[in-house]
Amino acid sequence: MTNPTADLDADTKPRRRPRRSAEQNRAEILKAATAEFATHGFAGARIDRIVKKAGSNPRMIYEQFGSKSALYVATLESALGALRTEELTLDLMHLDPLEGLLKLFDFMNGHFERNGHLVSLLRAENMLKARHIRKSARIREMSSPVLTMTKRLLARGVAEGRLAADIDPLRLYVLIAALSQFHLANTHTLSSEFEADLSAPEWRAARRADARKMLAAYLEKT
Amino acid sequence: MTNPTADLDADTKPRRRPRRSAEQNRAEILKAATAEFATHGFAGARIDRIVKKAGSNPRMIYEQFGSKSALYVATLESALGALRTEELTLDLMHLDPLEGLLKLFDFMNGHFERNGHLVSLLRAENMLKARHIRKSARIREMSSPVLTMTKRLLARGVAEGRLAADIDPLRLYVLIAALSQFHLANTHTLSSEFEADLSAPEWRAARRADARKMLAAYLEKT
Amino acid sequence: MTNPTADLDADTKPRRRPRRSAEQNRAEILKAATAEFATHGFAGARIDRIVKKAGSNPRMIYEQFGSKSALYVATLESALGALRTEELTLDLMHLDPLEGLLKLFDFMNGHFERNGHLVSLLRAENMLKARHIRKSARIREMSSPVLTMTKRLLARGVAEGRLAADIDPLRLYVLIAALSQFHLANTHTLSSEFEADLSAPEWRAARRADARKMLAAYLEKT
Amino acid sequence: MTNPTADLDADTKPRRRPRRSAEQNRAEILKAATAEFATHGFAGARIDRIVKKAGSNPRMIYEQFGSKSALYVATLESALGALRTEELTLDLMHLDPLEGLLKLFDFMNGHFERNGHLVSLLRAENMLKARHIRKSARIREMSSPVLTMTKRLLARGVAEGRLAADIDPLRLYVLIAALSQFHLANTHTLSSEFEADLSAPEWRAARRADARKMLAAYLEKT
DNA sequence: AATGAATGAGAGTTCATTCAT
DNA sequence: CATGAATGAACTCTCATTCAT
Repeated sequence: MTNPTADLDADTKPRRRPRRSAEQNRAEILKAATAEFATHGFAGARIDRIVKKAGSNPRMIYEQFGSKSALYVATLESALGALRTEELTLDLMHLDPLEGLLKLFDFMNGHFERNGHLVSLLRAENMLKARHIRKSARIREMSSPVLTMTKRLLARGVAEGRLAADIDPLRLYVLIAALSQFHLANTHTLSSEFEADLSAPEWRAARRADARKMLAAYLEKT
Repeated sequence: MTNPTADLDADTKPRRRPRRSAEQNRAEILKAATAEFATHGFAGARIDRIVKKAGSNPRMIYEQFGSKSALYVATLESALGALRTEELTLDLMHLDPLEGLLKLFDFMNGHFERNGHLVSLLRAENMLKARHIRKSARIREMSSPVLTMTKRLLARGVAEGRLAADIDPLRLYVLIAALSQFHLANTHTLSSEFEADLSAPEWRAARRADARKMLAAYLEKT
Repeated sequence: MTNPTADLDADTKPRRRPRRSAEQNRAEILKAATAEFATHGFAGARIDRIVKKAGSNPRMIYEQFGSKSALYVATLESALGALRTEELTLDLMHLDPLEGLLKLFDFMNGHFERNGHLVSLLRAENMLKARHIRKSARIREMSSPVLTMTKRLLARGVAEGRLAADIDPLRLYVLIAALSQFHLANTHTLSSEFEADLSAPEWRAARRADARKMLAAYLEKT
Repeated sequence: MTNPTADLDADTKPRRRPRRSAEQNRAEILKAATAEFATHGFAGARIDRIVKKAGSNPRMIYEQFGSKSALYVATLESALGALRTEELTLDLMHLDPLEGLLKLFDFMNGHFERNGHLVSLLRAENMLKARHIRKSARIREMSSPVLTMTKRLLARGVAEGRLAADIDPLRLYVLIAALSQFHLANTHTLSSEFEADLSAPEWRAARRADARKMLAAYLEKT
């Protein structure tokens, strides 16, 4: 007998499930949907699987979000919102410019490694030509503070004569993003091609160190 | 016989298109499928659209390829095969090691910029956890010669005392790939986020020059 | 005073609407449901819309009526009940037979023109093969007094030699009903077909006069 | 040879169903849909039932018609088209005006009695406020020739001094339609209310005779 | 007494795939 | 060899109804 107190327990009646608040339900659905869209993309995602994973039912999704598309946008908003929130806690401006930019890389690399679903959602969104990101007012409002940080650190570094001049902030940002994300977005094909496990922590750590060196070598005035 | 002149007048029935060879049909379907899978991913791709674009009919696809999955694999094989074929024409070994590695970057960057559908197919395949690449014998056989090239150039450069030691060839390859592909795979989200057109030729040229500098700075012994 | 504390703490909990009696609630729901069933029929009617229109909530409907079907039957009972009630106030027996039958037509025509939802509910009920009317004890009990009135007026008119003999009361009743209702039940298709507005008061008045003439011509002994 | 009896009994293999032409299929679907929409109205009609009745499958409906709405419109177009086609074969103009108008009534009464589904479709369409009839170009183009016939017969009858003057053709048409259709559209509620079978052929014949008399009495100059 | 979130069966519609011609 | 009509399972979304508060 696995649970001898079952008889005493008030839950002998088969209740469908304990009632949760609308908020809780919304959160559960969003979580399940994030995993589903990250794993299968928009077209491959299945409402039924989300429902099951969230312990909810199809009607609730449509009550709370309105449509599969809207739910997908909500996962994007949520994942990008979390990134923006963390970005705002970065305190790089008091640092040495080179150190600041390397910390920025560390942050981005770390955030994406910790949040694989964000990488996957961005992949899915690029497959859809960023259609939804472009339409979401909430996402457009949450513009990243990182480009500005990059700009300021670069300017200070150049002014202090310690960083190479003529580096465009946006292009630098894209290079940093490339060094932070590419290996994550392409883990599977690369691991397969080279018969190595690129998701292993050691591999990632070594690669991060290399990328950091590459970035430093580029930035430092020579 | 209802129509005794049928033999004399073969075209009374309106045929929509001139009869093509099986080879031609296969090629048309593959081309249409490549575009479709690149644009919509595996789950989002529609057999009907491929049929229409190829001017063919559903039965032909199943005759020639067997299933949607098999057709998808064929597009991957075809696009990766073209890459491998071009790679084999690379003649880097007679070059100076640094120059050779930079040429390798130029090649990769160029190939991916010219073959956007390959970038998209790799994105789709990563979404599917490289399931098909791993299963395709043909793809596993076509292993890239590039890692070996990288290894040799690196070794020679180190031996000649001109390149930094302690650089792992595979990790270097992944860094080069990152600098070659990331901006292409993420054009849409980046363009949207920064309200810039990252697909513009000028933007791409400037970014490539930056990436090249970054790579050179990293490789050169300091 | 029903609630001595009402003055002290009437509104701590934010109630959206003043509390209504069960009776009031029932009446509001019935009104909203009548409109909904008349507009959309049984299958097309939506509980949610009724709830919203009535300013109530779904549970109340099931508390008060039991089911969508039962609510639908209640609207039928209510609308037919109103008709029967008005019929009982008709005082035709002291009139000249022809005049009495014309007054009966006037009444029916008027009642249906004033109560469009009754016409619509009868349409909906015929679509359902009168399934509910047949099952409702209340409706079967409220048998119309009109057929009896028709019978008596006809009999007197024939006896007095002023109305045509051999007119069957039920068939006469159906003819009168046709002249009273058809143009209302078919306003939309007829208006569309003939590009005229058959719901305009003038059109209705002219048609009523014609129908009255037709009825009189038929009834009068020739 | 795997099956030596194949030649003798071609149907031993469980074939899903003999292949029909697209035309035939379309016709089967339309027939089944007409019955379904007539019986249940638009909202109450079920695609699955139509599919089953037509021995077809859901995809075919959407291939051939596009949507439930479009299929519904097609049934309306078909049923009204049949009416218009029969109307065009009416040859009333050589008749005596009164006789012509009575023949017109006979035709309408007969057509509706023979085509109960048309009555039901018109009922369904009025429930939807003639939304679809108004939008269908095909239906608007098939305007009825009957109003013109009515107009001409009336005019001739008045000119010859044999029919009552001051009768509006459109209103006359609506009265004739009422006498032709009302008892059919309301058979169920009337039968239930009066505990009589208004669908019995004898009842219908008697009623038709009455309606004819009523019409004649109205038209004849007195 | 009153609420509205939650339910899951079932709606219309689309899909990859196959069959008869 | 080539066609495209036919298939039915599975998809997204909606509904009348009930439960926990």
